[in-house]
Amino acid sequence: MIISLELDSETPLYEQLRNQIVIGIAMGTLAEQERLPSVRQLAEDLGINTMTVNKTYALLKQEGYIVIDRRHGAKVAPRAAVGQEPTEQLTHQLQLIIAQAAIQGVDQSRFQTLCGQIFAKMAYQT
Amino acid sequence: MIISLELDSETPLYEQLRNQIVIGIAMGTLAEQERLPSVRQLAEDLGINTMTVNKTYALLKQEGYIVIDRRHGAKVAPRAAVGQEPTEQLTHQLQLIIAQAAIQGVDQSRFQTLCGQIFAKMAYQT
Amino acid sequence: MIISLELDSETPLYEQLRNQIVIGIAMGTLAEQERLPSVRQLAEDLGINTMTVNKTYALLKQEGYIVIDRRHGAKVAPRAAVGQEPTEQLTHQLQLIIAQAAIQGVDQSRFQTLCGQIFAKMAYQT
Amino acid sequence: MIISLELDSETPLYEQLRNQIVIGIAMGTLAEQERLPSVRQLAEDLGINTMTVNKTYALLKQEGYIVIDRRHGAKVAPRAAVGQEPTEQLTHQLQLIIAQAAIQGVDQSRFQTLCGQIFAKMAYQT
DNA sequence: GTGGTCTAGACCACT
DNA sequence: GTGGTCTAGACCACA
Repeated sequence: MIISLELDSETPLYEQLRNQIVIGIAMGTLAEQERLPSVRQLAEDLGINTMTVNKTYALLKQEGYIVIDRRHGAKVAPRAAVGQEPTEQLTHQLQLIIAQAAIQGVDQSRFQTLCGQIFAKMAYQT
Repeated sequence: MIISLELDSETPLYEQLRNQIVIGIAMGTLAEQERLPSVRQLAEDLGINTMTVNKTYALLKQEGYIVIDRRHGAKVAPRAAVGQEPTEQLTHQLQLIIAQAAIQGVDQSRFQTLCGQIFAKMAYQT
Repeated sequence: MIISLELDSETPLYEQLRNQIVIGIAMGTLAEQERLPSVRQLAEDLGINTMTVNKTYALLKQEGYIVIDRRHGAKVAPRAAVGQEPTEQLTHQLQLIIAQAAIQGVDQSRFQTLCGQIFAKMAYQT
Repeated sequence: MIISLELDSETPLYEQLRNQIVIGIAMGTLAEQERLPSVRQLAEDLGINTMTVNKTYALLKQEGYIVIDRRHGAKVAPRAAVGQEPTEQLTHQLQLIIAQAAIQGVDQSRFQTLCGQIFAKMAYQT
């Protein structure tokens, strides 16, 4: 799995990393139950500090995306049941994106198509 | 237009403010060409520092959502032509949201429905 | 408020600190809405690193005991409504303590009295 | 006696194991003087390392919950005389739990009732 | 001024 | 080997 960080971005490194791992999980690049690289390993590969990776893992764990097994390190969490209702937070985020899209002149059908294309790349989808 | 800020949120005040204004524009609560309150006025109404509002307006201007006229203050920018292609940035943001939704078990049809409902509230949509 | 840390304890510093602050809140030593010392200040007073205090505050915030206001630092969170049901986690912890007490030969009435005495010191209780 | 370990928990395995055995003793699932399974046996049953079980037994012995006889393995220690005073450590733990309960809005009578319910399940109680 | 982030390097607990 | 904790010291974003 390829991870690229922008060191001069506004988004903190640990958050960029978190986002890329979340996408990786959803796209199946990181399979369910698969082991993530060790904190040290990943830190070295990316050329960043172990603490930063540590924070990322702690965050992902807290959000339920991964589980940390004392014996074997971090693994992708088992997937949730399908058919869940969208979170309120997710709805808010989506509303903001759609607002931006609408103002920028992207019409609804184009937007829905885009959603479809992105969903098609997700392995988590049934 | 009602703006509510969470002082104890992770998102900076200026960004919360920016988001709410963007949504306000998209939903038509702030009409095209309509004048925004003055920096001082808005800061006082919200009980925050003028610097914060200033930063918000500067950001909105830079993003093209408003235009700032020295004589008449800030106005909502004229709307873009419809039929535009989604920005790369927007696509990235959407991808992250969809990834999260997929992992949380929200299926595509539910997601698309939600998009439709949100779009329906946008006045900018043709 | 007096905080004492055991540097050679098994419990991590940030957790000891968290516990003492929680007790401080419950006992009213830290009043509702009261400001906590700044991260730097507290770190200096206790002779520990700012990161450690930072982690404590982040934890307390995540657990809902404090709120962090970007403008004025950390404050004690407004108190919850009374009459809540005990958490499952709390029940588990209590079960373990009672098990230990029972084995050590503390009988129920003595234990209940002790609870009463501790509750009497809590300002949060109505 | 059923023991279930959470591999992805924050609490170390040896501590989870210790806790469950303590509760087992208090509830009478493990009777006074009863033999505990051998280290090797228990480790195999639970699918964990023998070192972990070893550590648990050493801890339980040091705390006085079990006695280890070279010939007969580990046994539940004879019960203490009733009417003992609560340990200082136990009082501290209880104080922390009550503090949390109070902040979360659990009132004293509810808490005392809960204690009663838990005590009712303990066989050690007179 | 505040909290948030990051680094480099160290030590410890757990299995 | 793993993740977790801590330090000392630095810089940045926010208000």
